[in-house]
Amino acid sequence: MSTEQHEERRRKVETLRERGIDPYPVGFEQTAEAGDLHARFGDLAPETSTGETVSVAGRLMGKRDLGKLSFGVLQDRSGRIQLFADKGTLGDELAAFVDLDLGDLLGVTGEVITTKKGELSVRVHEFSLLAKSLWPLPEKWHGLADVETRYRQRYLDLIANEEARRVFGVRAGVLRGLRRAFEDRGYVEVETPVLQNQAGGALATPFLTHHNALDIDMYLRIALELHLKRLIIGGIDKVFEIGRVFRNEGVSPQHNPEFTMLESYEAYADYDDIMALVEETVAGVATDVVGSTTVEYRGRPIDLAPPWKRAPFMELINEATGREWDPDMAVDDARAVAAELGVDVEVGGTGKVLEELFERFVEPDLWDPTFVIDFPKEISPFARDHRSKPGLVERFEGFLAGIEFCNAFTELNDPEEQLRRFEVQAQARAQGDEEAHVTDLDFVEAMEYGMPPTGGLGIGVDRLAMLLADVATVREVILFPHMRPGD
RNA sequence: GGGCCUGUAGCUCAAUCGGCAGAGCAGCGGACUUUUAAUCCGAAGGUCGUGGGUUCGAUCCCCACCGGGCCCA
Repeated sequence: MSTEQHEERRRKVETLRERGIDPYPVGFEQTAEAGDLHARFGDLAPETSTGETVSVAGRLMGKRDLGKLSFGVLQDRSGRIQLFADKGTLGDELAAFVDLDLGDLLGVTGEVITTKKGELSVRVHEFSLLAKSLWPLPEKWHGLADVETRYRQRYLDLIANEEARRVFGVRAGVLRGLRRAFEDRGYVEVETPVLQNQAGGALATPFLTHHNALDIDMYLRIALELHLKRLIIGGIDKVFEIGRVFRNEGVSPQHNPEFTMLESYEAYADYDDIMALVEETVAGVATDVVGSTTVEYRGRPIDLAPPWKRAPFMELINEATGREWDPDMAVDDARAVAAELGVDVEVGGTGKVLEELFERFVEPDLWDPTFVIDFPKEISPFARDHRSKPGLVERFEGFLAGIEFCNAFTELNDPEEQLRRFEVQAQARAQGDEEAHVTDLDFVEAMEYGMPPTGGLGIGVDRLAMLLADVATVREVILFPHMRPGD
């Protein structure tokens, strides 16, 4: 692809080379960033000369030529600083400055001054092209708006849109805050395999790939769960991993085929301990990233200060549907009543029906931070039987603004029960539920050596970032979201 | 998978109930030593997503396909 402006800039590159100037030189000694300069010299009177010489580097984002004087706008990672280039200082070199194009990367050395209007600037004494840009930038005022281009050419989004830089700053802050919170509690960070012989630890469809040398099919992981529990068995009593998982399902405002999970396991803890950990951690991350435990999402406030509401799964469904449900009721009865409510469920048992009802009637209204507790056993093959409620397990999911962002259990550690759970899953699979779990006998064997009672947690990092960044889709917090191949 | 919306200059967007496709920004030429989306003058820039069809004539109507978005399953 080529255009007039592209040709024009390529000609400039040739001209520079003919004059012995490398349009792509090595390095530059940067001594200051735009943000530092504004912080240090923010309050100077107009027409101040500081006597301070700095070297700044960045991308030329604006230029206003006034004959024997030219103003530039240099953008670096910390912000923007005005460049003041005048004939009196630069002489004939001013022409070369004026000849620069928007988008060019520059290194500039000069004195920190303020202009007649009081704008903090670097008076250009020397400048050099650090890399020529051959394409025109997106429009300077409206930025880059086309969603498809923003995702496919994320670098343009980041160059042109302050908002994009803010959002990914929030995401980085979420990752940093989570990692620090777990490290501060004595958790050990580990890395476990992405390529697996069977994909387990969650109810989801995996991606299939192939190992050529071994000539075997392999799966990309759908969860971190089963490896981390093996480490709990191995005596790493507090362990966590932040890693990419892959689920072979549709894309939506809340789903990307690959996304980032944080999973943590703590020996001798239970799900009540984990709830306390989650509410404290999320409130702490929000304070770090947004500066407050009250955040705004889509125009509505959310108060993240602990303690959060605890609401039993079965009670929520009973309230929302106006019926009395029981996790041990016959599946045909459950399906029939659900059908009356407009929810048709054709696979799985009563637990599956309850899950569908929950997603349909309860989830969207869970705006304030809420732990939904005590889920049906059938849809929770790795959670321990509830200590007092039959048919249920000690599991909770955390919700904010109607979005599920975490899932946790008092972990099942009885190997015989684990085997029975796998057998139930195998039956469901045989009956056509493709998301039912495959039996993992190696994991059962590990558990037979003795797994301590454990509290486990999974956090959807992308969703938490989305909530704290106040954006509507998960694609906005994933730098390169999944896209069909373009042309 | 179904429904609705969408694709026009490098970017942001118009318009055409079927009759030579328009603006701002960016770029090019010119003026300007204090601009802040600088301003002023001038000349350019388009396979209207792709391929078919209808028509004297299609960017517009019809069909298929490709990409994107939203809602639903």
